[in-house]
Amino acid sequence: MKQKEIKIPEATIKRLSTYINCLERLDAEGFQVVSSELLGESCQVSPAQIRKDLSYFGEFGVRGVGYGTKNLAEQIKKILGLDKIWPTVLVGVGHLGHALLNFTFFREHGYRMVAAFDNDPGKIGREVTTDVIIHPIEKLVEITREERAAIGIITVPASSAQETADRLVEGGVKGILNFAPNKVKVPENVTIRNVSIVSELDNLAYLLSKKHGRRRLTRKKTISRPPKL
Amino acid sequence: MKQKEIKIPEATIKRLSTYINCLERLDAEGFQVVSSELLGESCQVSPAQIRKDLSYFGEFGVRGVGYGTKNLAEQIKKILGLDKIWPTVLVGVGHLGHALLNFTFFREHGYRMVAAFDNDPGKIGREVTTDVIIHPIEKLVEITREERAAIGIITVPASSAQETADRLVEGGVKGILNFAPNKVKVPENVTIRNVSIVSELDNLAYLLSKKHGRRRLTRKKTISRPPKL
DNA sequence: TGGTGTGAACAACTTCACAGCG
DNA sequence: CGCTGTGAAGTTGTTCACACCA
Repeated sequence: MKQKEIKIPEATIKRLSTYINCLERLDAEGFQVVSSELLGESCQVSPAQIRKDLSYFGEFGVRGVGYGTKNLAEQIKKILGLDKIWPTVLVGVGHLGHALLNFTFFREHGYRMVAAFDNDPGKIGREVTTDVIIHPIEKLVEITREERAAIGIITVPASSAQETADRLVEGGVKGILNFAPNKVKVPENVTIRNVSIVSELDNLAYLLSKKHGRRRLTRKKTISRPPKL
Repeated sequence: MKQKEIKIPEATIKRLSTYINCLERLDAEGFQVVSSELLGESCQVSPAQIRKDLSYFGEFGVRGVGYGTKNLAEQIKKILGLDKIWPTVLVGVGHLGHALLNFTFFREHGYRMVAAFDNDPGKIGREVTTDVIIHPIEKLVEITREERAAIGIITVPASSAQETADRLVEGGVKGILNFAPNKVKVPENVTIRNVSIVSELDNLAYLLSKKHGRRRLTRKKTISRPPKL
């Protein structure tokens, strides 16, 4: 095991989250013990990668045997901070916002939605789930602060994403998950993660157009003429 | 400019998509020409990174001047294959599915939703947008094939994600965007992209619990005891 | 002059291969 | 013996710094 402040690859953190998922499935299928090989098979990561990822945080397995399925899931949750509950608010109760509010996964995995906000008067006051009520946008800062929300989720249209982020920061959140397609800026001490659905699709489009060979984009010598401005 | 089959970083492709976005915003703000510096500022990528990314595909700028805003956006779209229209189907019209179907961005960016599917009889036949009608799941393979859909979007619950993927493949799609939290397996010739919303949140949780220093996970010497199995 | 395009240095991440241990 | 844990090697991606050219 390493101690010290070794930098942990961002990619490792991303994978840890998927390991939890796979471990829970394997556990449900009756595996009390899993090898890095089996786990790797199940979540499409190489066994070596899994062992390396885990090694950043400690020794969780037994040599010659494998990992205790339940135990490993538990340990990873601890690593990610999912043993604590993260009070979370959501801004913008359109379809996407609604989808996220109803997402039971959150509740099971350490996040508690404590409030939702929207600027449509028709939605205000409605109860989305037992403990989430839609408040007017004007109360965002106040309620976010009151509830000590640590995380804010932005599901508003692109045009108001930045303003929403500013208010969330004012309300004291420490992290923001932004689903609006344009990136927003936040102060140093706030962590932001942008989820760009369009980017993912564009990625697919690129891979497809490359594979199913439409024209070759990089032709031999013809330099794509620099534009006359 | 490089020709040849040089491997292009996956990360580059991800960024290209965001460049389009920023270019469109800058264009709307009146910049007819942008430097890599300005564009980088706008989408939070280093200027060098932008130039390198573009250099994989050709020469799009004018030295001493910059890039033509509109032209560059156009060129990148071509690179990503967004100059073609991608017929797309969506399976699972819950809140998330609904959100995606209404997402006007798609239409503007090269994707055409040609059909949606759900297994809830109450939803069948409803018209979501002008050209999307909800069909029963049983018709998935048939309609997907008829419409020659190239892309399938999975927004069903985790439990039926794999089955849905199988049918999409049977229907002939070449790429799948999966929003279910568990990864699905597809044949070699089909491209899959998993969007894990929970992973993104977990990422935030990790960064927050590290920064706002709850207990240090990697203590000095104490080895986290390997589990007795 | 000023900003692009790019090889070369650097940094991050992954894979390999094997030592170590139950 | 088998599977973990891990340095070291290899690969992939990013930054630097400067030649080049409108």
